[in-house]
Amino acid sequence: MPQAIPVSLASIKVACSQCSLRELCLSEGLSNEDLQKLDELVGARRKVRRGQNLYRVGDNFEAIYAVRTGFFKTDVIMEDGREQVTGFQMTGEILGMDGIGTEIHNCNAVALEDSEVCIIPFAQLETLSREITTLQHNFHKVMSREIVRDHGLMMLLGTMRAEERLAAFLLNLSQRFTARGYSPAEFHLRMTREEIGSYLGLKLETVSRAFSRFQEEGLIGVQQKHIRILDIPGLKKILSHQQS
Amino acid sequence: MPQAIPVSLASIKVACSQCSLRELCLSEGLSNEDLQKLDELVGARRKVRRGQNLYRVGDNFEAIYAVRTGFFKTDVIMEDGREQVTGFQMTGEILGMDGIGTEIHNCNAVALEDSEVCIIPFAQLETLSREITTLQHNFHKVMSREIVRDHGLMMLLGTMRAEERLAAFLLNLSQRFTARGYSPAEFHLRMTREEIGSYLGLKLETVSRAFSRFQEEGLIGVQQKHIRILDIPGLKKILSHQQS
DNA sequence: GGGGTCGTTTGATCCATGTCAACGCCGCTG
DNA sequence: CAGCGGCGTTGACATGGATCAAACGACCCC
Repeated sequence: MPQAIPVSLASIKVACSQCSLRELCLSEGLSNEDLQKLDELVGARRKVRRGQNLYRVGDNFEAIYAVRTGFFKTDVIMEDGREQVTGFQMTGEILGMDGIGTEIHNCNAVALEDSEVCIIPFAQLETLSREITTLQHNFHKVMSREIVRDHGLMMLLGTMRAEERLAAFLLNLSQRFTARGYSPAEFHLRMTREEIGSYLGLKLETVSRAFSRFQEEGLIGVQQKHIRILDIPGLKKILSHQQS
Repeated sequence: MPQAIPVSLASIKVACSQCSLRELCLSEGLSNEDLQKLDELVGARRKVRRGQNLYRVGDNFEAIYAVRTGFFKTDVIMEDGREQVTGFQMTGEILGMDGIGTEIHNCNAVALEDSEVCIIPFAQLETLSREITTLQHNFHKVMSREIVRDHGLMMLLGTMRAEERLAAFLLNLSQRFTARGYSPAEFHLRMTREEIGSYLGLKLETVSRAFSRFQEEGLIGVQQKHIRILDIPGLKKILSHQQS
């Protein structure tokens, strides 16, 4: 491993060009030269403590954010207080694209653990992506994937039964942790049962019962927020409705 | 009504610059010069007959489409056959953005009546939007609005009761028809009860019963697919959970 | 170490929506 | 005009998940 040059260490830490999340983020496939331009754009970072909002409904939209470390949820809230969690974002994922259309954020983003994001000023991103074709295309892909992800969640909310929803949720988390180099079989949930329930369109009691059932059936081990997945094929079978 | 100039009539019909949907589509706010460039890009149109697919899951992604006339649904289908309708698209709305991320379409688009779309080759759209800032921004807005729309649907699917869902659906249709210069109070549904149900995460019988209930309560008039909205505030009240 | 709080688990019961079934309406076709 | 098929409506009943309630466990602060 090459030696760090002391004087530039701070800037290295910030740079996209040095970021371990490159292949997950906007910088995939960029030349070194273009990476450097992106580095300039993504200068600032921001720490968000557990429980704090990165942004709220109604905030002016100025930037999108890449999760550098930590874990977020996004949600929308109805006048009568009902909450729908629309997503959980982990390292390397992009937040804030909801604000582009109206110039105002349309959902809330809350850190579920102490986190840090890269701030990507949106006007400048548009400018730079007029210059760098690959960056432009990467950004379009990120938005498109968000749409496809949302369609998957609609399928889940519209047609799946409680245990199918939870199985899909666990398999999705497992796969995303794997993609980040963590264990596919063992992880800590950063969110409460209630937040999982809101995301899946279920009440927290139903989520809890489904966890217990999966544990009884030997599919997973549960201890509070610590999850151990014991039988991935078994979970997949539940999803494909082979059960019963 | 001005007389048409025979020789150029066909080309006039095709052009974005002459299109009555400008303010709904990608061309909003473009200069005449830029509109002309967009016209060149959007040369081809395509007719899709009722029941036919505009594209299917797995088709190569090459273009997005603007609905010129007609009415579409998009859906995703699970291996076991369960269908989730992810949206209904009417005049001026954009279809196909699900394909950008993977270069392959991730949902099906089906015409619910004889329809016509403008074909917007995506690679060329990216090229042109590097040149025309406003076009670039319009496209980003369209994608962002799609994401926000999806979040609204998640809220509906995750937290609302059957009658709330149907009220939201009717109000949304009414508003979109209004924006297109049609009556806000009277319209024909192009989709079956089953398709409405799939979209709203309900069974067709539940949709039918909710329609009947609304009719009994004097909120709407229903005759098959013909809907007359009689009490918009009443429907809004159901949405805001004032009922019971 | 004790007490409080928050999150979770589990049980008992209820209810909204799903399921199953019959029938009716409408438009199409022969 | 008759018959047929697709779609919609309505009723009776079943059930998955919600609701209400109690107790437990982990963690934090004093």
